[in-house]
Amino acid sequence: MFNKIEGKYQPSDFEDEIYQFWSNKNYFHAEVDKNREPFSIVIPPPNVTGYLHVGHALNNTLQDVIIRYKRMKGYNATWIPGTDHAGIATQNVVERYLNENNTGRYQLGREKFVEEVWKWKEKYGSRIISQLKSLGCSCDWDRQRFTFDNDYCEAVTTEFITLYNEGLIYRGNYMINWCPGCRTAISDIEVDHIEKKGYLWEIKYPVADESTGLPSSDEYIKVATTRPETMLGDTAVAVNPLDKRFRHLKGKKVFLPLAQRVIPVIEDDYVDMDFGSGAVKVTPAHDPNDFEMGKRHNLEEVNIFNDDATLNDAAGKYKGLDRYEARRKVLKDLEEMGYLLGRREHVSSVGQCCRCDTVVEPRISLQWFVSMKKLSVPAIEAVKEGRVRIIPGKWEKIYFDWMENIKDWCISRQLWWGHRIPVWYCTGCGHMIVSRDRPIKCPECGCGEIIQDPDVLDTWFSSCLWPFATLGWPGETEELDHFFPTSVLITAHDIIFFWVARMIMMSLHFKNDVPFREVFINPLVNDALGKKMSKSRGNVVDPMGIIGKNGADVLRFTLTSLTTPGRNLLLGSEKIEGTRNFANKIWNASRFVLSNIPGIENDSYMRIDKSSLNLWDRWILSRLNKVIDDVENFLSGYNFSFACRALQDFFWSDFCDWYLESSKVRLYGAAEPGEKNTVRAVLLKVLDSYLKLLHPFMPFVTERIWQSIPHQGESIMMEAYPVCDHDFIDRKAMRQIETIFEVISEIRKIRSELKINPSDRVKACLCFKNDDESRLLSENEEYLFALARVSGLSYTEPPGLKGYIKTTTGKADIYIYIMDVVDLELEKNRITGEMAGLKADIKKSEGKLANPDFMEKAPANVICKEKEKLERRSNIFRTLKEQLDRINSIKN
RNA sequence: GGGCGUUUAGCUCAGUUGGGAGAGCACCUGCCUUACAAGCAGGGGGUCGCAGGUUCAAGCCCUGCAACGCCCA
Repeated sequence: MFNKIEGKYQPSDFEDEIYQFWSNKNYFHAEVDKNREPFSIVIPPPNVTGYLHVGHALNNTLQDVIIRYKRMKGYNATWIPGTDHAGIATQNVVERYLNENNTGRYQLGREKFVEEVWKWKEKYGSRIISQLKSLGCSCDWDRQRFTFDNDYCEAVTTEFITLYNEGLIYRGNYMINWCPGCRTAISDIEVDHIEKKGYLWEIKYPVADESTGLPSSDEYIKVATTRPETMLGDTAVAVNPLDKRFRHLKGKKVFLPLAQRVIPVIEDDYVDMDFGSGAVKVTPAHDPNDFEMGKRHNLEEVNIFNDDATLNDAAGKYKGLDRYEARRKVLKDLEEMGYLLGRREHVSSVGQCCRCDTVVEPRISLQWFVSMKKLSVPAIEAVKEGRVRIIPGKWEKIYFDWMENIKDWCISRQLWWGHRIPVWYCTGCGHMIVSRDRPIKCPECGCGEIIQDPDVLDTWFSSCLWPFATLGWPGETEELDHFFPTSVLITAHDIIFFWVARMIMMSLHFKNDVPFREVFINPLVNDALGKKMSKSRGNVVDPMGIIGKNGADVLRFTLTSLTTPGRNLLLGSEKIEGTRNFANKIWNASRFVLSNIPGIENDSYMRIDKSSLNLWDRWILSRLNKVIDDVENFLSGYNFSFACRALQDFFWSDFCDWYLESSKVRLYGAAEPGEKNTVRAVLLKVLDSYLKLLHPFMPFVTERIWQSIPHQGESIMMEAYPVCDHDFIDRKAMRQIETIFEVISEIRKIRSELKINPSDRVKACLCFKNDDESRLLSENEEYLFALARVSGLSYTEPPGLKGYIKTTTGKADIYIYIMDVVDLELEKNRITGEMAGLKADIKKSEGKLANPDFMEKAPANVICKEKEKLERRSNIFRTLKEQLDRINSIKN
């Protein structure tokens, strides 16, 4: 597909083309194959009309990393994509659009409105899908599903009817959360509680004269409330039965101002004697607690609100006012009539709709509910027994908390866009029929006029079937057989209750098995300051913008490397920049390797002849295999940031800074042709393995480069993932290279501190106490010439030491000839500074070793280490001291 | 009000079972050394939130406190 790689890393030049290539080859698709081990993921379906935000980018990158990794490991891997019809969200979007065009859903009517939504879906439904493709997602597009596909609707109907027949769905008048903005009921978890400053008003409710029902002269109860307008729906005043202050009012009635009604004083434990005045108004139709109290005391429920939170007929002269206008008017009237006793500032928690932020109105209405207790028990068990593992484990606790206190689920929504409830009513006799299809006539009275329940189902009621409905349920398909339960679900913590928990419950109920074996909870993406991204804050990072500027690989690797087990992930431009530099590094290092491999047509160079490897080769191959092992371990634990770190450190530090630099000595020097070929083979081998190792994280650039190096397969994504070959892990080589690095680093450090010009070569002398190490360095001296810019190395102490600076790594004393080059004062300062640090450490070690308790109780290896540490430091200290003395003697 | 989490370098965060405080970015110094200045080499910088306790030994375990954050009511 590609030949040479260009001089500059320019991801936009090749990313789209590569995705097309994969797609045309159908690499993403997995057929059912009973002979192969399956691995499956279902995508958390994004809203069908949504667009890619950075949270999607993270979530889908992680899924792609895993699915590509498993695919390369040989699993029959499928990643099932799709979209959600997203009831309220989509309806709101379309409605806003209609409103902007001077129409609206009520003007259009239900049927026309739904048509409009479908049009919208046709227009925007593929947007997020193509964005996922830009991100590089290797979804099995042949298996793409939409929660409003015909088959999927069948599944939802089956779900409803089955649960209904099992007695787990019921209909009834209960207190629900009503969103006046969306004009529908919403479930408890769709309500966000926000602390808001407001007032607590004290209102005088006069005690009613028992015979006339009119307010008595001066006796009253002081009632405290944050919502005075709801007094129009009050049907009692409640006090605590233990409250002595109100004992005399037992059985009496009070006069409700403004409404001109008389309501009873009741006694209920619920009332907090210390809150407000100790007496509360009771509004059973508009407060969940009052509703419960109303049930206990058999109170009347007076609903004073319309759907849009304006006041209705029951509110008398306040009819038609919005709830907040009504509040002002009520307060004004109360004040004028002398019923308002006072107000004070008060912070209370107000429920808001999680979609439109409108303050929700608790309200009694006729809705459908799922009874959750029974469904939750096996779902709790499944996680307790580890049949579903939630990672990181701390989220399990959150899951259990919610599941153990689960409330019934209100599933009906007063929307037009959604799965219609499969329930029918006879207009003749009112008989209710639960049925998949429209009944021809009423089985009770034979009447043919039948209407369907107008409500639709909560979106989550359909998406909780996702892991099995996408595979064909309620049919019994071979896909279900092969790919279900799915292997892992990757999602964010904000939908553990909405989605994850409900999938587990429904899957256990309908499939008698878990929906997925593992759940990985990815962090939420915040901006660089740790703030939640939101349009109103203006801090939204657009992933498509990043892809356009830096390429998908860079966005992917950045997000993946920031995926720690924490709750949040902070994304700033400097993080992107860091990865871009890394991608550039890979690109340039690859160019270096390629430019040093003349005319290679096949991969024969990659066959490593072990006997011809030198120390550096053995070392880099050890490191390679070690990093292969690390990545394997990190990925299996979903330790994404560690995997990225291991990948980046290996390439940048080990491969580029050390191996690649060392290879120049052999490639450009007087080495034998055979040795040059060995270096080339190792360079290629390491690059080839590394590209494969990195491919799941940065699929495009790895494919692009891989296509340019000698290879046999068609695509890197279909290659086998590297496996750690323990035979290549050579501990001795690692130790020896470490010794060489120490010497080089020490020389570089001294050079830098003494301000020796980088281009100047310096004469040096190395003295090891140990002959083996001395030999090791002499065998590798050409690398020291190149990497530390020394010349004329010798291995015995220079006679007289005149003109030499002495330093040490602890193992080796190093003499550097600096006659006339250096400022001795600088060197003196360096040495004294270093000695001070060493002295403190030495004292600490000596203290430990002199402590009989330590010597007696600490394990032997700890004591041994401590002794070694002390010895090494003492050596260095001694050398520095000698050097300091000499400098002083020169000066004097 | 209940529960959970966080607190480590200027910033963002690692730190597995207790035993030498780490990385990236930022900063400082010197370098265009024939893959890469989107780079190379080197360097400075931390009472590990506070106060106690357990231990020969605490960033890590225990108790209390404080600040911030999240979830639930």
